[in-house]
Amino acid sequence: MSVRTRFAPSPTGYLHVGGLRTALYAFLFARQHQGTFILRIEDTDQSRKVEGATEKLIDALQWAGVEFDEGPGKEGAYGPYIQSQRLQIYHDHIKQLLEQGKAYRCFCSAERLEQLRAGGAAMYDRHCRSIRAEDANARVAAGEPHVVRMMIPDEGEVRFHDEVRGDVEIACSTIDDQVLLKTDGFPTYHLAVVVDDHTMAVTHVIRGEEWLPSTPKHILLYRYFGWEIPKFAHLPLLLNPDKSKLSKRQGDVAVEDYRAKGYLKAALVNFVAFLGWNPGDEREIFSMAELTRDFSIERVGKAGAVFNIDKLNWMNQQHIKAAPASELLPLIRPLLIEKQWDALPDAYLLQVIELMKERVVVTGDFVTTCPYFYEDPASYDETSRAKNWKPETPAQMRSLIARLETLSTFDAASIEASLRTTAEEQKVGAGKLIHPMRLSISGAANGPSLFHLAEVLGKETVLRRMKRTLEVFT
RNA sequence: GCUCCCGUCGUCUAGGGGUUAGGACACGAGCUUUUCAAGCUUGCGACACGGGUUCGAUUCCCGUCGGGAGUACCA
Repeated sequence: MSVRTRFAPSPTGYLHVGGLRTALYAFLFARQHQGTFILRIEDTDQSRKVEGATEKLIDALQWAGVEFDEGPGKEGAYGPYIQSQRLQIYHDHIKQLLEQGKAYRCFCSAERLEQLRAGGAAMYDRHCRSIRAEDANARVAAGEPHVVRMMIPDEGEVRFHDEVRGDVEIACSTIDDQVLLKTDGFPTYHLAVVVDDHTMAVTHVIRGEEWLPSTPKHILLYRYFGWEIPKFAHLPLLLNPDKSKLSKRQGDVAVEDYRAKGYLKAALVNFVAFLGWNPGDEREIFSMAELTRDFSIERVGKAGAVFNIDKLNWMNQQHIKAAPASELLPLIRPLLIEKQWDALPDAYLLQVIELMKERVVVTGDFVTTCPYFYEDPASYDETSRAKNWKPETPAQMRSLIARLETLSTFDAASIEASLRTTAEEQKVGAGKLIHPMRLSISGAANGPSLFHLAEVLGKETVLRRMKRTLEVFT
């Protein structure tokens, strides 16, 4: 039987980074087994409907390179892939459970349940279990609102093997008579996952650890239906720095946020993959292809992992350094346009990127940390000016300008030679010219190699800026 | 409260009955350099605790403690 995995998010309006990791693992697992990866939208809570959420989810997933084989807009043989479009299927299965006495109708009001809880009850008191089927049917026929609850055995325990956690066992006496069908006719998560995973022929249920405690309910449902039980793999949670479940309020959780902040998809995917998994050796920088080759569910850890932004930053830096400038350009161009720096030719920007690649953390840094590539300095670093612009500097700069003006080839080597010759002539160290020149052509105290910087800027710009500084600094 | 899960440097982790407990991020120092980064070298830094089992436990077992999740007609 071929492997089929799925990612089944509820459409909340964005893709959570924890969700991205879950999706990634399920995707990688399917890929390496020549299996199928499914996207299913779990929108059974009508009160939490968010407009456009599914599109956003798909968009984020596709951006990250987690491609589903079946799902909304990619109908396979098992659709529809949106739960709100599968109501009839759930009703058919509820009917079956009802007929077989594996579920019962419950007419308890919300108020009664509240009172129960207020009275200290941890679970439903199974009040409606004793209603005879004929009576229940009559009340339903009369239009009385109700839910359908699952009949949990009084005794025994449910055991199952989890692919990451090993054997887990829970006593039935601690399991509540779970609501399967809500008053509004929509299924709860518990009914819908089981029915969908089975009818979509899912072989491996890979999901977050928050589902571990309810897995026995799901196992029981599989048994009630007489279905084969899939393999389960519950992934450790992603944590806030304070070790609670990763949530917004303590930082960004949406994949879209990281994308907007200038993280490369390769870095985010790499980072998130390593939260709970590692290859067993000391390699850390992985492409999607390498992850697909080396990932294994057996090596997934059990403990939750803190989402550490420092490590992500480092990883992003590594991926940016390794990426060809041509791949970075399309990510940076829009940021420049936002700043009205839109008339710059590709060839020029490619050089800028090449020069800046090693000193950048997020793509936005290509713009914000080096505005001097895009316009003449509007101001000059005061500390550097105080330290490096001495009374004798203007004269030295003037002779440097004169020498640079004679250059027919304005490349780093020639510029450097000109500067060093001028320094010798002036009987000063090269540093005495380097720092003022950097300040005058960039306005900044630091940045890429001065000579390469000047080469990229070009002769005309460099000379214009140097002359202008001479005026501004008098 | 109850149920379940988890517990190696601050963080991500490797390892596993006998190791100088390894790597990465972060942090400190040095080298390199025209600056800032990057890079290289280096330092700091961990087996939660208590009992067993054993010649020997960080590793296996039990307990405690700590953390987390679940406990909805949310997923």
